[in-house]
Amino acid sequence: MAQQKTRIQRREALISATRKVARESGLAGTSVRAVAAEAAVSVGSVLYYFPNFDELMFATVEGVMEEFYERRRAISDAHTDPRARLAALIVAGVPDEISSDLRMAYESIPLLRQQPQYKPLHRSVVERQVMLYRSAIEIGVALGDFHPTTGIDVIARNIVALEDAYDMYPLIGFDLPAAGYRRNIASYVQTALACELPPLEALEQPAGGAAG
Amino acid sequence: MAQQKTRIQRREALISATRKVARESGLAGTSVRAVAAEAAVSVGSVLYYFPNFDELMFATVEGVMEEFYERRRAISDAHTDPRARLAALIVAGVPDEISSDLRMAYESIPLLRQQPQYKPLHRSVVERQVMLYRSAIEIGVALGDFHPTTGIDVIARNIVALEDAYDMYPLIGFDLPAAGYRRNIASYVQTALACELPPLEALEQPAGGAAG
DNA sequence: TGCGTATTTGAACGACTGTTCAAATTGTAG
DNA sequence: CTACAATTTGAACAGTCGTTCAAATACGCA
Repeated sequence: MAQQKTRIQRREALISATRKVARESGLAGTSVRAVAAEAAVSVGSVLYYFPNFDELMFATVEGVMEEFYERRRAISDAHTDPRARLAALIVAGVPDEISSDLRMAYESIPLLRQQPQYKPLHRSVVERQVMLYRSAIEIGVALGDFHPTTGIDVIARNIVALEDAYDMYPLIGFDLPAAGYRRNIASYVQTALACELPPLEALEQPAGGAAG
Repeated sequence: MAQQKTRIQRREALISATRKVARESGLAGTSVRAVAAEAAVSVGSVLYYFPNFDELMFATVEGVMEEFYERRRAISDAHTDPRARLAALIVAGVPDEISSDLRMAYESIPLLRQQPQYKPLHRSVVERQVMLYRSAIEIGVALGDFHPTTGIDVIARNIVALEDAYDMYPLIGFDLPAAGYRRNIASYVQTALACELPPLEALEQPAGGAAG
């Protein structure tokens, strides 16, 4: 039974090494040999713990995306007030620097041609994000904070779509400040929900940075 | 001088072949040999007209994206009424079937790591699309059709962002009907501009399909 | 200690990649 | 028709990739 434990640990070490390589070299630059070097093992060992390299890649992307969603959910849970929750989700959802999670998600798009098993991963994360926003909006409606001008499904999905696009822009060379994107989304939310969101500035820049 | 003409024609034939291969096999599956086979020439001929394969790929993606924008601009020009123009842009901007242009755009994201020259391409197309919407909104404001609830830059950029995200979703396995996405965007536009858009149905399904 | 299994190694394989280039072919001007 | 240049060819090269597997090593138990 002890061997089962080390086997899982070995797999996780390899996934961790794959993450690092993918973060630094991109999914396209992630090879068996690069992972083996990063994990300080031989190529044979990598393929000893995974039936093939594709499964290691998939396990890696899967883990990254699940953790991404978990982080989103934790942010949602940390705020009970629906307006604060929306603001926090938006601020964390469009970071100043593109997160490696999102970069990996976008880099995996070309893989979907030959590797359809990635599709449920992406789909699931998007859908669950929509549900996070749906919940927040529903609470706000119940409390009388929000007065949706249209279906809350539409609003929730539009918010996630805005986030997805604005997260992608830095990848394609845009160097506009993410704070502007966040305000664009907040602008939409306030219009669609006929509400006032708390100022995003308080949530941005966890360390210092207030205007003098 | 005649040789200059055929040289350009040869290059265009190779770009055309590259497009077809990329459409059918994806950017990742586009190789010198695949292009050569598609163009019915030898690998040596391909590299005779381009200093290297990267330049052929870049010229191909560049052409596809420029044509994509030109099609957008033509749609914009075809409608003088700002409300009709917005509706037409939205309908054409979120097609039922993912267009090969957009697929190629998203598939090129991973290339940006090693090939930064692609970045201005993407950036430029997005910016010009924002300007198309900006113009339409400005006209509508001047005519008294639109009453923006916030800056028109914000609205125009949000519309393009929504389109970009909703265009990407089919690539990652979503099979929700694009008509729903279009209505989501129209819903946002109507709220943000305090206006009524013409029904999208009339612009959808150029051939038949009206409800009985 | 010794046996047997689990693990690790890395060379080798075949299939691919972009690129090169001598040789063959084609086209054209004199 | 000749001669020269432009073009085309495809084998060959050096590199990468994922995968295999015999051999070597490490480990746990009697």
